[in-house]
Amino acid sequence: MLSIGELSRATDCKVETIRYYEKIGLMPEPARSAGNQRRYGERHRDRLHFIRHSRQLGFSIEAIRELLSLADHDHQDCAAVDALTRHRIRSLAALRDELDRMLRDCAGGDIAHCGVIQTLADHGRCDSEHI
Amino acid sequence: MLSIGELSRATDCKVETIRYYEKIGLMPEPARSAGNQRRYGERHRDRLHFIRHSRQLGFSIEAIRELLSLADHDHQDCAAVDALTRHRIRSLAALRDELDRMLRDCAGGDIAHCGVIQTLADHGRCDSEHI
DNA sequence: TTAAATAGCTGTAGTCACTACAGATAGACG
DNA sequence: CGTCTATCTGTAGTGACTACAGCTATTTAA
Repeated sequence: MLSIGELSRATDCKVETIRYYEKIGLMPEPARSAGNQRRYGERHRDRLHFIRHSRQLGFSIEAIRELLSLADHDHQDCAAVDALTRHRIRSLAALRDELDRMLRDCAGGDIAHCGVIQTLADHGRCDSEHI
Repeated sequence: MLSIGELSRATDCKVETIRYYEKIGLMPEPARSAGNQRRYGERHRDRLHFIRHSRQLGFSIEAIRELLSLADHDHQDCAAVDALTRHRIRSLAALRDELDRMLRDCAGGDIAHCGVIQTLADHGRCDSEHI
């Protein structure tokens, strides 16, 4: 059984954030010690890993709620997970490509000729809708 | 001279957001009509384009403040702009690659064998630090 | 020209996903 | 046993908006 601090260290997630996830119903309420402190098991740790990893990949809490409910019913097919993730990839790829293009344009040196500044200033040169 | 609504349509930025940028000092205070309504010129429109474009690329307000101050002093070199943008690209590229890898792993079908779910659940399989 | 409709004004409060803090209690260690 | 660190609850603050209330300005149609 892990205390909240141990779980925090195990998942690299702040204690306050763990309590926040519990409050919004993303993490289930754990058992309590005699003195009312939270005590977690392996399932809690796995679920929190899942949540933190998903957050680091830019999924919203609501998207994670959906992913978790899919993971809970593992007899369903993963078309929904696939759709969510592909959507996320499309956004990020567009963003990355735009930034790449900007940097390629920037030859360095005088900022008056800096492609990055030019691109940021001039919406017309942008070919994607990014995020 | 543009009203705030016209500027909003020209830059695809909500009226409230324009007033918010003014309040936090990211946009300069514009001229006012006899009846106290905001009136904008080309310079305002260009600056707002710059800001919105930068936001869409994921720069924070503070990063944009820095970019703008660099753009205002165009005799300096663009090493700082370059550094900010390269940093942003690195984050996004890592994120994109991670998601790509996850989707490649996902062969479709039963969620119990879905690579996406596996990866999200298992931090150990992740080789980048993403964002 | 005037009435109605639309746009704009200020200021405050709400959103999301945390993060920080205050003041009290629990548990570990010498 | 005392002290120190961890945890408890609840509230308030953050960034980057977004929405709303209650009022005034401007535009358009009759």
